[in-house]
Amino acid sequence: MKLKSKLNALIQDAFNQANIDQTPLSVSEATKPEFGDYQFNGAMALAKSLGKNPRAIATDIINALDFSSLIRKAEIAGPGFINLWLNPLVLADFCEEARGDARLGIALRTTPQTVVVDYSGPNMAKQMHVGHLRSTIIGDSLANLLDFLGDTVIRQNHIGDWGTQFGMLVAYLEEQQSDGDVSLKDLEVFYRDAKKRFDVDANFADKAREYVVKIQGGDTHCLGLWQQFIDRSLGHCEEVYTKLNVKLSREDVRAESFYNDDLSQVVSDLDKATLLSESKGAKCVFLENDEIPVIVQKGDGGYLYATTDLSALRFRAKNLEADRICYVVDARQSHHFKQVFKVAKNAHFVGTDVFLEHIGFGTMMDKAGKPFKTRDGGTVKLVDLLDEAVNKAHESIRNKEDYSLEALEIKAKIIGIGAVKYADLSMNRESNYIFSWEKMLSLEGNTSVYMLYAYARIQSILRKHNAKIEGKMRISDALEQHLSVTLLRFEDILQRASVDASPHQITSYLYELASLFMRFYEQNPILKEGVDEETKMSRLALADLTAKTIKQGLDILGIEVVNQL
RNA sequence: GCACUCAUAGCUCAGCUGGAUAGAGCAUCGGUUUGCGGUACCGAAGGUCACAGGUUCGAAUCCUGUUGAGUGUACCA
Repeated sequence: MKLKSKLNALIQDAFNQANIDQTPLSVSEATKPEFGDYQFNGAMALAKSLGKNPRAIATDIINALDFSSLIRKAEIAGPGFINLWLNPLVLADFCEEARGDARLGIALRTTPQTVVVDYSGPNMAKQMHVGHLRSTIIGDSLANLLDFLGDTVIRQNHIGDWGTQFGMLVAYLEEQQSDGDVSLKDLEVFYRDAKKRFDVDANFADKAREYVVKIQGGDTHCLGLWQQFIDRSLGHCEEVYTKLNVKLSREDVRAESFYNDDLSQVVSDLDKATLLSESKGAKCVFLENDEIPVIVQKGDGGYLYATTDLSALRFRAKNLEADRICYVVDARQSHHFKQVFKVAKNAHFVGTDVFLEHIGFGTMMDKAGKPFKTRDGGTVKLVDLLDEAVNKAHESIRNKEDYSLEALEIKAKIIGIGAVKYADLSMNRESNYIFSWEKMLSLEGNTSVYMLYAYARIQSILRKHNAKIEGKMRISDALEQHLSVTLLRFEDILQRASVDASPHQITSYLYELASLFMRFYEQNPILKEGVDEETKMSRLALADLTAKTIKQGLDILGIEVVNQL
């Protein structure tokens, strides 16, 4: 339900009625319960241009306001705030409507866009570590969100499968295979061993270099080995995706190597567009007000990641027909993307109306506030973090004897993985954050478990009730009013989160909703004795809609839900 | 040197286009149980929103400066 839009429209009508020739500011949620449900602060802003006292303006607006439907009451407060109380009968109708709809009354976009979301992008030469968590889950929840709102979402996993290090790795793989099968279970170790071999054995090093050339030259034997290596490495990533409940599949993979054949074309097209210049032996594009050029071809003829990104941008705009392209990549690359986006536009690789966006996120820091090291020890493998979380969740489950081992496994996975994802997604993506096991694995307070618990409680009530919920919903007190307004705010929250690409707005909302339900649950008995039938049904309906909203919200975040925990 | 980002409670973080007495969680202290799931609920305590100016009816939020931190600064990705 687009509550805000409805309220804004009512205010606009009042403006027209009162002959105020202005576009009103948007209403906002009331900051305190005693200020009603929503507030409109636009009267103060108009005081100067209208040359009138803000309270007088507020009076005019209220006099012109339609009280026959959504708005029940309006009051002027302080210098000219207009506090709005919503009509509980209308709220009840809206809630019933939402409860009866699979989409909770949330409309699909009227003008959907084709959006490419580029995320995860692991390097095939390395094991995924905790640093890969953010791109993977922020990107995935953004894709889920846009998909839910009705956009055509194209997920792209731009994996790193090309470059000099693969010569060494493939040569080493071949050598190991002659001694039997290689599991490639630990890529970090494999990489280290290969590097060691490279450093001490000159013959091996020569072979590695030779293999780089052969791979890039299309040698079938070497390409076959390379393909084997990539397949297995990608297999490990997919295990992590499955654990994480991330919806990336092989079809979403469009690797660096995919763009390889197009790179020389990119450079010559830049040249045709007269954007190219040569500097210190390299082919570069210089941008206005930027001393540092975008290098697209090295002095030795090799191409760079900027070249690949330009090719990918063109592919996404022209072949995938994207209206919006989102790169969910570490904020440290903001300069790189600013440059590449500008070059792509200048060269008309993407149309002027295509919206290019770098969804940057903060760096993961250690306890001392220093950036989390990715090399030389201290690196936490992503799989290890996830396994640890699942173990910890396993211990937290009550009445273990009630479940089969398999059911316990599933529950522990949902709880543990959910906790990790929630911990990460609940933080403003743009700021750095401090990695802590304690926080990642915590099951108390503002965590996913709190939401799961609220959900499970409601499911327990519904199980106990074990019958249809019939009758009309009634909002009977301030708490129920607050809960219903909060439930109906869901769509506004999702809209906002999709514009800002910030999942943490969803987590904040869900926590607020769950905590409001907990209070409601303490104060307003549902199935207890002495509750009349009508009240019972109404409260059941409210609880049911709460559960559905929590489930939908978590689903968008890629967090699963359990009926019992 | 230049550029970008940031600085909010003891700790970890919210605070949306400027709005009323700046909010959570954790930790600390106290309360609630014949419980529809206590992994919960209620309460207390905790703040010069880094500092100094400015803009205006009104600033944690916008602007300038200072201090401190992180990041990026041409042939790695």
